[in-house]
Amino acid sequence: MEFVSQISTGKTGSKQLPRVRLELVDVCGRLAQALSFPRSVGEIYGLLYLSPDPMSAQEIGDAISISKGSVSTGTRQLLTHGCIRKVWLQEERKDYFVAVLELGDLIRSAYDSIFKVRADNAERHIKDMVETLAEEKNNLSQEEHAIIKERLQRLVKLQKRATQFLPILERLIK
Amino acid sequence: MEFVSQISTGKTGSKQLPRVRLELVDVCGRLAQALSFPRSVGEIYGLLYLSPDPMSAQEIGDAISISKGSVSTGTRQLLTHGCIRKVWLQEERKDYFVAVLELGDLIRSAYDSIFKVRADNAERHIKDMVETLAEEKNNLSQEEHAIIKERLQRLVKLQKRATQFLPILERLIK
DNA sequence: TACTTAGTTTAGCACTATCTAAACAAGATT
DNA sequence: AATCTTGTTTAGATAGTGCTAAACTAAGTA
Repeated sequence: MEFVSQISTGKTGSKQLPRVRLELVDVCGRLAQALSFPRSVGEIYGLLYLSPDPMSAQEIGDAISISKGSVSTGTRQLLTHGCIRKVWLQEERKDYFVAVLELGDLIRSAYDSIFKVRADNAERHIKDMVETLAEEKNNLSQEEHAIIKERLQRLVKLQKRATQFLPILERLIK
Repeated sequence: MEFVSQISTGKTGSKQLPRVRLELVDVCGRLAQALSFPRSVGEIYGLLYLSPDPMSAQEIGDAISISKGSVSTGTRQLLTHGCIRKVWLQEERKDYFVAVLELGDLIRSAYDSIFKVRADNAERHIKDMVETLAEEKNNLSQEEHAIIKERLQRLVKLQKRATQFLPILERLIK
């Protein structure tokens, strides 16, 4: 195995990262934590986002000082979320990774799989509670029933408003 | 201390909660966890939201089976976030709590203290990176500089779009 | 076949967070 | 003053998570 690969992939080799890149690694790490993902996952994405060349697992681990195992699980997560892609370089056995730069797409699918699902769930839950209330109407005093009914109505209204503005949000991000 | 208070506060006493209320306790508990708050905090809010009467710490703990300590810290959190209020009942020494029903207000203030702050942070971070890049332009190869610059531009654009639609969001929730 | 390289999985450790139970503090009541 | 009641704070148990190092798998190379 000669160093042909190094030449063909540029010189990402073992050089120290420029400060901009370290900054983005850090920012993405924090962001990930804020969104309750592992910090290392965010860091990997931040690293790849500003990388001129695809990076191997080895290089990733070296660059941000995380273990082989963390790189492996981290990249897998990012792959399944569509945040990065694998690329194969000519005459190389290793996997190389690049960041998916179209963050708009990512946000869009995150929207579908999080906000929308959550909104649907909320709607279902509220419906369930309204039903339950109806079922046990006889077990409750008239006042209690009235109070609970009124408060569930508030939730329904809130829920309706949320559903109203979801389409607007959609138009904005699609 | 006789049971006058019981009469004046209705009969929330030690009765079993109706199913609707248990359902909301559960839903709010899960929701809290999803938003990375302690489950018990969500449960307390859910419990109070459908309570016909103010509830004491004791009653809260009994109703959802959490310890005195958890009730104490949980209610404190909810109070500081403005999600519940203390009320004083005539001739009672205990604290009683009621839920703040105006969720719209809560959402509004959460928006200010989370989304807005986060958007501002993002803007600052990106600016910083652009500056850093300019500073170290000489240390970078021309291609690398160009690539990083282009990718930072993408972030700037994304950030601009986000800032554009924040006002729209604001109009929707205010 | 033995050896190297790349990548995944596992075991263990450190750290955090939530909860409970118990100690504690502050008032009110007897 | 002594005791009760209410509420806060602390100490400790438990669970969950993310990370590393090492064991393991698989596939290419000598």
